[in-house]
Amino acid sequence: MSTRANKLSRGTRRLSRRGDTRKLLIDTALSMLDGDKSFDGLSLRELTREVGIVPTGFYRHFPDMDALGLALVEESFRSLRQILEDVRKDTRSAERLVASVVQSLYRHIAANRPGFAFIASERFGGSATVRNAIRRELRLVQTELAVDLARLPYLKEWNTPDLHMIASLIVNAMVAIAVDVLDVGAHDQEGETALMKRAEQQLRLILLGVPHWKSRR
Amino acid sequence: MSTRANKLSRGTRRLSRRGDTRKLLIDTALSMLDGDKSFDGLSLRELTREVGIVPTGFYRHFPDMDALGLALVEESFRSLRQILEDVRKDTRSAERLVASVVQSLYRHIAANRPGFAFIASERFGGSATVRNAIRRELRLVQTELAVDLARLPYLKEWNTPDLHMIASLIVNAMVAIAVDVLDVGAHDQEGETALMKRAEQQLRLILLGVPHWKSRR
DNA sequence: ACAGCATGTCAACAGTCGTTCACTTATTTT
DNA sequence: AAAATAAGTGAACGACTGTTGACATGCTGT
Repeated sequence: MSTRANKLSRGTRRLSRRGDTRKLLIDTALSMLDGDKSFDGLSLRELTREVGIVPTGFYRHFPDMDALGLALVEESFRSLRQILEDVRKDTRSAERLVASVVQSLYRHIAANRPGFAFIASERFGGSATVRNAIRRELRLVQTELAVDLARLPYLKEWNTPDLHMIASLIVNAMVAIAVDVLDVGAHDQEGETALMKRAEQQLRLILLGVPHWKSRR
Repeated sequence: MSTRANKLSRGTRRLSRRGDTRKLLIDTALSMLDGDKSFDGLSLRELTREVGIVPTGFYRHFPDMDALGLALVEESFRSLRQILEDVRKDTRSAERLVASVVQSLYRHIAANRPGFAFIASERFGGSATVRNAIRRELRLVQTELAVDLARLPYLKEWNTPDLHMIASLIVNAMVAIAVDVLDVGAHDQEGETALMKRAEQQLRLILLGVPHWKSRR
């Protein structure tokens, strides 16, 4: 009775957010991970604190932190896939394709910064569950790229292993560029465009070697 | 484990490790980070527990965890530099140079696994201090490579920005390969050699494009 | 209208965390 | 031999951690 706490508020949501909380947990986690924290340095309690629910409320949406990690991977890759889809629709020549893919990459990084940061930083770090999930998705992306490459006039007679080799080279180069873009930060407009230009040059350099490739065996 | 409390041991070193403890802290930390843990998920207490000293003993060697992080970076890069030095001594032709650098890379990864794992996983993750230190070192490596490349007959008339562009492409590709090697694990001998072969192909593909490069401007 | 389910709250638990302080002891320097 | 320093110990602190259980409430479909 004498407690300041409002008895009536017991067991009451401060707001009825009906079903949004799961998404909110995901987004908040991503935004917290964007800064100086890694996934296994992120505690359940600070996450729920930030979201505005009580610690135990977390378990209404995920069985444990690992499950959240997997959700983060899924969410983050949704937009990365979008890039490939965009590029795939672009049926112009390979030369223009290079510029196109770089531009698309740039746009998606800007639009989905936390997701990319998450993929980049957890790709080799922390939780085994998360790491493996990311690796699996990335391998999938790489395979899709290999299939796409097979349709280019350049690469008609290339065999499958060689296609995968070049696909992995390209994917890795683009991922590296993406993380570089991420940490020059949103403020440095000039630095960003310089990086994208470098990305374009690197891609072009790779494609330049392609016609002269002779597979051994 | 060896936590049998010994009354006599109060205030006594179990062994007089005179000055080795600092190194032991570094090595132990690296080995713990090799597995499923990230740097900011590593606690001071579990580290000292593993090393076999009491938590407070840590402060005799480092002011805080950040300082340890920097020491880890330094230690890890010592062996990475070794690779470049090895390659630099190798004055054979570029074609043989590719095989040489890949072999050297392979040997050093095997010999210094935890160090490479640390660089890879903390490059984009966790602590800002550590991340920046790694980035700085890596940029240095890249610059050195650019200088070395300038001496190749291929690249005599290339300008500096282009050299840096190709250097970053190569460094990133090799780093990516290194991490792939790291997580196929030491058991999968077959997988490892396959990866190194792919690394060699990718390097060769890049160099194949070089003679046809025309810098714009 | 009412039952059921999804989503929230609160209290409590046993651990772990980083850090301080005062201490002991071994080695090195003087 | 004495003094100084380096490197260890143990106790204690307050804060934070993940997880349990029992309870409350609102939304939805019958």
